[in-house]
Amino acid sequence: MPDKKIRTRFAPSPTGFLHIGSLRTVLFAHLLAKSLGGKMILRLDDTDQKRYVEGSEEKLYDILDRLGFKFDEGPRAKGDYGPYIQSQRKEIYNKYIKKLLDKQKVYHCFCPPERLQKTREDQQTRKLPPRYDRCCRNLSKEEVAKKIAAGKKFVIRQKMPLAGEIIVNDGLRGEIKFKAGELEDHVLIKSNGMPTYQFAVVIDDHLMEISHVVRGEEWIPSFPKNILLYKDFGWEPPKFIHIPLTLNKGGGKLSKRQGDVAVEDYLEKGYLIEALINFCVLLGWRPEGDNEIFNLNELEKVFKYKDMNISPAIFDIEKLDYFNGYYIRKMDLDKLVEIIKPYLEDNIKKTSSKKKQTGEFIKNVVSTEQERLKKLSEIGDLTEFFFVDKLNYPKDMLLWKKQEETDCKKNLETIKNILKKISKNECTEKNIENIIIKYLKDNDLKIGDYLWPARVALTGKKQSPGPFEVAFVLGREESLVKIQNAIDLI
RNA sequence: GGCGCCAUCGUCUAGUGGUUAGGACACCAGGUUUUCAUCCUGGUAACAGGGGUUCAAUUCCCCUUGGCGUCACCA
Repeated sequence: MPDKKIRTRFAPSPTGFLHIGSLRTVLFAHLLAKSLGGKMILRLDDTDQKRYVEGSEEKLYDILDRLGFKFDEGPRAKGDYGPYIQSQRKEIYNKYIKKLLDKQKVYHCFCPPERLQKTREDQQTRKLPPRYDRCCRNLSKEEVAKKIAAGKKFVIRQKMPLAGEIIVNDGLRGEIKFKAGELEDHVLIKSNGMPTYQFAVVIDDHLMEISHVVRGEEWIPSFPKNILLYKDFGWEPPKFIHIPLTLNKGGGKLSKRQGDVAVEDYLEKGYLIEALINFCVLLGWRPEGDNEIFNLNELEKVFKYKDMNISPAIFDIEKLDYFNGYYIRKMDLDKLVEIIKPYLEDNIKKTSSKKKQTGEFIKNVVSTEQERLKKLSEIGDLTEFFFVDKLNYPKDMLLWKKQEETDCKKNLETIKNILKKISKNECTEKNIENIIIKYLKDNDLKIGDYLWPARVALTGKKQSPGPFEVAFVLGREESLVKIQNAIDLI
């Protein structure tokens, strides 16, 4: 049994969507907690009101829920460590900043933004690292009181050690060293009284008894500041695990411009949650055996965070497509029909046939493409031919290899006549296949000479499901019409 | 620019002080009694460079190079 309670958290900002990189962060935080028998906490980091997007919290909770992440505590799940929304914890932060004020670990800074901006620019032109010049660090108590009384705006900054080395410990990378003198006296409380992320995160993680912080690698530069805060309070910091970045194909940052970064977008395109999760977990983690197929449940059992990798990973959509196709193929047909229905709406609108609007027909249609699908959204184009009365294709497409038109026409007639003789009750896919194949074999005829034209006549496409299944789904009558259309075309 | 992180096939990665450097995706070829897809079989393809340490380095150390991150009263 673990001697300490395992608690991890996921602390997103309400930006209106879930970034694909964040998906990886929740995933690993979740797996870490579950694999160690711990709890997973959701906390909303909304200290920046400028960034607030209307209704985004609910959207965020919904998508996390849909993805299968059940939080033990959080804004919805509640818990004993609430509130779980930072903007509702202002008094808590105030209480703790007072402690630091008393300990003289922090100080009031009255420098106006314009001055900061200017010194930063100066430093940059002189090729110095842009950093606050600690102008207000040594203000006397009296001066501070006077300025506050005069109604001057201020922020509260943390006093960084002027010299020495800060050694922090990452769960994957080990020790990372920073020179204390290079750290900035960063802002803890903004002039509007709200805490900065850097302050709130430390207070909350401590108060919520987080044992493992799983976050992106982009936080490493502020890691020593966090640790210093824990020190100032005299608190034991949690274990930090910085997960590597997810890069785009060119090796750059995954951004909106390069395509989809929102998990919602992938879902909308018809990527399955199982595929997304399976793909993401392999970006930075390896199972022990050769098997790469895992669902969330299985992952919770086999995941070990020490098996995680520390080098950045490129988001390779081709492999995601592979997983997606794999999961679509494995999916129960009824379930697939249910989730793919929205993508079929446009096709259904194209037909006036009552039969083609039935669940049974739709199911048969989906069945013909299940093994070909990489994304749910492809179903529309792939199956349009099932829904239109008149197919549109060039005459030459009917010709198999170097087939003569007259032969093609003759062969289509043959297929038509065979199909005509099959009674309505016997018109199953297997029967159609057996009867036609038997005829061709008995008469020593080449399969391609007959099946290719028949298939094109039924689908109007170079690539499609086979003629037997299409004929079956379409039904005898419509199939005969379409073959006749092809004959007339030649 | 300062600081920091990272470095095995195109991509995700396994791996060890001595290996035919393994797997998956992608790609190519062949097969699975019509196309595509599926499925099966096979194939091409990698230890960034330079110094050490060592009998021996892809593996350990250092440097270089490259990639990325970060330098806000944003998270």
